[in-house]
Amino acid sequence: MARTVNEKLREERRKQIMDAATAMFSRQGFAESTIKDIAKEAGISHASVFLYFANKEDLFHKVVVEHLDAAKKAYQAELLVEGPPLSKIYALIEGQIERQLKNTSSISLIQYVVGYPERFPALAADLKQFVAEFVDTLIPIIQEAQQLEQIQSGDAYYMAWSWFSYISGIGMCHMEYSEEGSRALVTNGLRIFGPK
Amino acid sequence: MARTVNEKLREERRKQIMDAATAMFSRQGFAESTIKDIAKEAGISHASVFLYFANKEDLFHKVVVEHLDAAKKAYQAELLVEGPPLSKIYALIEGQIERQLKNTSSISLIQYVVGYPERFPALAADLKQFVAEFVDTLIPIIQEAQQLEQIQSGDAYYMAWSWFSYISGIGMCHMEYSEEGSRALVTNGLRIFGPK
Amino acid sequence: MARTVNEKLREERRKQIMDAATAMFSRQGFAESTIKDIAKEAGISHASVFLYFANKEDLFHKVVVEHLDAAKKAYQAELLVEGPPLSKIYALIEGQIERQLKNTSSISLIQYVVGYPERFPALAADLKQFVAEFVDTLIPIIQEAQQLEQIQSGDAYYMAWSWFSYISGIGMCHMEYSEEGSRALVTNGLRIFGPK
Amino acid sequence: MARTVNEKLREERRKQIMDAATAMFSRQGFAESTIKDIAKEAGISHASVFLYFANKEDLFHKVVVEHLDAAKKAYQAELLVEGPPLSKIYALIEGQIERQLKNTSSISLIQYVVGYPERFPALAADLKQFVAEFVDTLIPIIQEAQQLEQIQSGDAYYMAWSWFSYISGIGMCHMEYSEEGSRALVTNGLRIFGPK
DNA sequence: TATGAATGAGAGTTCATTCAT
DNA sequence: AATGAATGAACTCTCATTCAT
Repeated sequence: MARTVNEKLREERRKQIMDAATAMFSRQGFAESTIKDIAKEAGISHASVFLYFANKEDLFHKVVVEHLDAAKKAYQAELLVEGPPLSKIYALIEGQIERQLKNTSSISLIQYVVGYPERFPALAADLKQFVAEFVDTLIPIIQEAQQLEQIQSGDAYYMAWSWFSYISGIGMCHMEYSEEGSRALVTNGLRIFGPK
Repeated sequence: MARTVNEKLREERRKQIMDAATAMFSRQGFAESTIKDIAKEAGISHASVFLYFANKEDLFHKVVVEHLDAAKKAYQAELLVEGPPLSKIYALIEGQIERQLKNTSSISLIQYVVGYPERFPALAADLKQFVAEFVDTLIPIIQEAQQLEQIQSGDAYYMAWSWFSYISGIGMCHMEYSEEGSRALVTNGLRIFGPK
Repeated sequence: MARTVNEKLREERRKQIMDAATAMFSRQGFAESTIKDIAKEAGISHASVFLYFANKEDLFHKVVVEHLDAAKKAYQAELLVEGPPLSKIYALIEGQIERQLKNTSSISLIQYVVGYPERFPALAADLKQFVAEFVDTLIPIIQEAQQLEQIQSGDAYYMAWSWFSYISGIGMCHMEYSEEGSRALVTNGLRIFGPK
Repeated sequence: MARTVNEKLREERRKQIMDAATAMFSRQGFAESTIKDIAKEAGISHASVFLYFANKEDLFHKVVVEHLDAAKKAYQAELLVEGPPLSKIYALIEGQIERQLKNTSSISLIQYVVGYPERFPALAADLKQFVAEFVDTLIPIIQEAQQLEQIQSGDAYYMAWSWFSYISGIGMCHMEYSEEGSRALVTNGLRIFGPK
């Protein structure tokens, strides 16, 4: 019992720190985020951070990985949609754009890894894998849609990358959210696949 | 005369520093780039950097602004192309994609400002202005093309932003350059505008 | 009754901690030994150490004092040997050398006090007293042996100190134990007294 | 010229730091000496220490090695004495005892390496080599003296070690210097070799 | 003009110690 | 009684910036 309570408390504190760190890292990047600031935001002393994470890099790592996992789960859920391949693509597009526009910290976090991969080799590898998996997931769906002549033909690999670039760029640009804007970005993004 | 020679030398040194700084900042970001490393790469002592730039932030500012100016000149040149609006758009697309794929340091530099605008308020303003100008330049061309029914109708503002997102994402993704890939990205990117 | 049991348990825990601390302190000195490591070695939580000792210095103090007491008892026992003074000296020599060679943690512990007496004034005083007592104990035996012309004449005080230096040096040098080496050190050490 | 002046200044500062560090380390050991204190004693800012030494361990290493080198030079000089082997041994004894008694920081420094060799593996190796060299230097002189029947026979290796222990112990014991004491220690120390 | 030397401020990290359970 | 959680103080080391030459 006590065990459970403690573990729960521990998990809560951990989450507090992760949340504070996510905010800090995504806004200021790794180097300009200080443990002190993160701790303050989490409402604890800076020494306590080290009770939950081995060091600053470990914390960053955990934060980024958590983020990638969430993103993966999200797009996988969207692709579970029933129906013809184009419907899946459409669901993906809507979901990812919505998330990018609303969840502002999403890409910011990853940018620092993308921009300086040598600094975070482990994370860079994780990230590479994440992207590869995403592309690999998307390719067969694209090909199916192409065979059904629902979208334009063309190299499915690059089509997936084009989409990934588009959605990454949207996340990076920090546009303000609006229903109208969101719809327009969806419409324009869908065109990358050339729906017929 | 001597004055002129000195000024020339001064300008050369400045450029050396800017180049070194550009490389450093775009690879490692602002915080993880040190004046010492930049100076070493430029072949001078680290104290000398302060003879040419007020401080580290000033140097960063100058580097980013130089970058924005070059990018502006480049896209303006592409839009000078004679012919119907779609040709201009096409020229722009080809040029920007080529540049993003080849000039890898391009976006990296700006990412650090985009990702943490409060840290560099002056630069963030410059950047906002740059994007606004780009969009404002593109909008009338899009509208013209729409009136000529060369491309899909739809809000030109968001179309411009869609394109900007796409091209930004490409820069961020650090894909390796290949003729084939480049062509595919151009084809898929063009579709954002829905050419008829 | 319960009281007695508790006291016994308490004493056991205390001993566990002292043993762990003795090992730690003698290997790594005071500053580089951490309470956490000592506690881990003793199989308890680090907070519990403070239930048995006021603080780290107190623990160190107790450990060193225990050590001095044991050493005192040991040499006193050796001097109880029956027979002429030279026999006592010989018994002492054999015993101390044996202990120094085998009980490697012996001197190590004390070195840290000897080397930095200002840091541990109370211990330094205890240690000074220990040495003084040892010397005072040895002097009359030496003088007796000198009167019996069993050993060389000469200032008994410095003779005692010479022996003490020798035995201290042996402890410090961490030679590996061997029967042969032990015997040689005994023979050579005995010569300090100049046996006839 | 300027070069020479600078180098000289640099060398002076380096020496200031080394001296301060020697004093600090020999009194308080590695762990309890702080860079801040060393810097203060050397009359500079703590950051400046790192202009001359890579880090604290490097400084410690240099200090200890310097010390070993000086000790080696000293005993080598003493063994250059002309005459029969016993004279050399006598010169060595007198010199080493004198140095141990007067140069109080001598052994203290090394104690911290001896006492915790795993902590300073490189230094421990240097130290081991130093001792091995000393012993190897002494052995043939002892053997020569034995052949001339100037001293007792017996394993020269252990005789050298016995002497080394004696002299180490003297250094460790921090006796106050007095002419009389010095002479007594020499006399008693010489007896280790059993002069005839 | 150019630079090596110098430093204060601040970073991450550790650890003895206290406290609530 | 025993412990995990928490923290303040202190440490090593870095770096942008200033200064004397």
